[in-house]
Amino acid sequence: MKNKAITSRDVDFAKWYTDVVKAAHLADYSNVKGCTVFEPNGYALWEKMQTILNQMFKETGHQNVYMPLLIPENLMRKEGELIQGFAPEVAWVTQGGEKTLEERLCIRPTSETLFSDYYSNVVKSYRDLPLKYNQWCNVMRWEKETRPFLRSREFLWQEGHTVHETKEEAEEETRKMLSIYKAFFEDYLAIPVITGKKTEKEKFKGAEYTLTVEALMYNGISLQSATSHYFGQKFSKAYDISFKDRNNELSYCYQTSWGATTRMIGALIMVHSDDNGLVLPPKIAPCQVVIVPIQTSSSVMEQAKEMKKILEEVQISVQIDTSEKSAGFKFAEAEVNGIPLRIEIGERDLKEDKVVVTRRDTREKKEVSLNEDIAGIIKQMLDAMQNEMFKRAQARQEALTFTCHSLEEVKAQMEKQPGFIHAMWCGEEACEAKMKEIKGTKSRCILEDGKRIGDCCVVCGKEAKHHVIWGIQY
RNA sequence: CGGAAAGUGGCUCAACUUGGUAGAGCACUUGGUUUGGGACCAAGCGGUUGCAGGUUCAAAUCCUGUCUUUCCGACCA
Repeated sequence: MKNKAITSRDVDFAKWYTDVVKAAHLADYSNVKGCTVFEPNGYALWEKMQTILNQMFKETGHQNVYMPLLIPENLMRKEGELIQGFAPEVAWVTQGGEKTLEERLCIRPTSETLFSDYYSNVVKSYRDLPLKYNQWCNVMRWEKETRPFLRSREFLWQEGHTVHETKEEAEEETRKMLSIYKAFFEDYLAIPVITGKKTEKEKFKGAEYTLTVEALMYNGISLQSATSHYFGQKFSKAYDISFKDRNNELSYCYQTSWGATTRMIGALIMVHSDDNGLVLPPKIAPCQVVIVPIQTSSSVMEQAKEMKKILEEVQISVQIDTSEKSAGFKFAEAEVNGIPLRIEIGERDLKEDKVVVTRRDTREKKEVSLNEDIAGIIKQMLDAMQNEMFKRAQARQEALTFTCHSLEEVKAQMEKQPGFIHAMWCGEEACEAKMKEIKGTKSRCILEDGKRIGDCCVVCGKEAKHHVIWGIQY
C-alpha cells in the first residue's frame, strides 16, 4: 500500500523531497527561517557520518579542535576576497548597539579567519608544522531561499584547516582530502561523484583554487557535495602566519581548508530514496536491521531477542520493534525510515524454523532457514544492497550524463532533461554567463582527466582550454 | 531580495465569498478484541484559527503590518 503522505517522486520532486524529510522524521521546521530541528533519525545519520569521517581524518593525521562562534569584524576583513564573497550572507550580532570594528561581531559563516588568527599565534618554526586541525560545528549564512538540509541558514559541518611548510605539501593535502571525500561518498553513501577544479568564478572566495565533489540527484540536478581548497599564502600573508624556515629565514606558510555539511543528508535522500520514503545504504544506516515480531507471544519475542544477539555478535546494528502496532504498520514504518533490512518473525516461522527477510531498496522478500548461517546471510544481503545501490545510482548518473558541442544542444538537453553536460570551454567568464542563461546552467568543475571531447568552446567557438562538466545546481 | 500561493488541535482539511457559540477524518489516551502490508469496536482528551494591530455591538471570516512555509526568479554549501 502506498504511503498517502508522500507525494510521488516523479509527480513533484520538490514536494516529494520535503515529504520524505518529514515522513522519515529527519527534521522539522522551527520558527526561524532556515533553521531546522534535527530529529533523532536525522541526527543519528549525521552522527554516523561524523564517526566515519572522523576515523578517516584521524587516520590521515588530523586532530579535532573547536573555535569560537563569533568573529570580530576587523579579523573578518583582513583577507579581502573572503569578506567580499561572504559579506551579503554574514549575520551580525547587534547586541549592545553601535560598535567599533574591533567590537562588532559576526556569527561565523566559515572559520578561516579564526584558524588563521590562532595559527599566527602558535606557528613559530618549521618544527611546528604541519598543523592539521578539523572542527565539527555549526555556521550561519543568511540565505534568501532555504530548504531542509540542502540550503539552510544555520547548518552543521566539519571544516578542516591545515598549515604547511611548503606549497607541495599543502597541495598534496588538498588533493588527499578530496580523495577522502570521494571515497566517503562512493564507499559509504553509495553516491557516485565526479571531482575536479572549480572555475575562477565558482571557486571559494579567498582560495587560490577549489577542488570539488559533485553528485547528480535523481532528477538530474547537481549538488556540490564537498570541497577542498588550496589557499597558498593568501591567508598566511593577511594574518601573518610566519615561521623561521630551515634556512633561518622568515617564511609564510601554505594553507588548505576542506568541508562537508549536513547537505549530505539531502544527497542521500535525493539519490536513493523512493515513493515509500527514505532508502539508506547499509554502511551509513544508523540501524541496519529491524526485527518485527508479528505476534507478541513470548516464544516469538524470545526468538526476536535471540536473533538480535546473533546479529550483534557480527557488528550488525539491530532494533526490535516492540510497539503494539499491527504488523503492517511496523512494515510501513520501517520502510519510510529507510532501515535496510527487515526481519519478520511470527508463529508461522517458528513452526518452520525460518524467518522472512525483506530488503528496503528492492522490497524483495526472502525466506531464510534458521538452520543456516543467518548472520552470514544477513551480512551478505547488506553488502549486496550496498553494492547494488551504488551501481543503480551510477547507472542513473550515466543515463543523465550528456555530451554537447553547441549552445543549442545544451539548451535542448536542459529543457528536455537536466543532467551532467560534458562540453569544452575557452576559459572566459562571458561564456559561463551565456551558459547560465540556459535555466541557470553553471560549470560544476573542470575535469582533470586530460581528455578533450572537442577543440572549440561550446559557447563562443574559439579554441577550447578545458573539458568542463556543467549542470543546474541546488 | 523581487513575483505568486498558503498558514484553522500533532496531520489533512471544512467553515471565510455574504462577520453572529470553531467542525470532520486521521493521530493520541483508556478499555476490549486483534496482529504475515499502515486492524476493529466503544468511550475520551485536545484549538480563543501563525503573531500584532485596526474596523465592528460582534472577527477564523474584512483591513494593515509582520513572521513562517511552498513554488518561480536573483544569490548561495
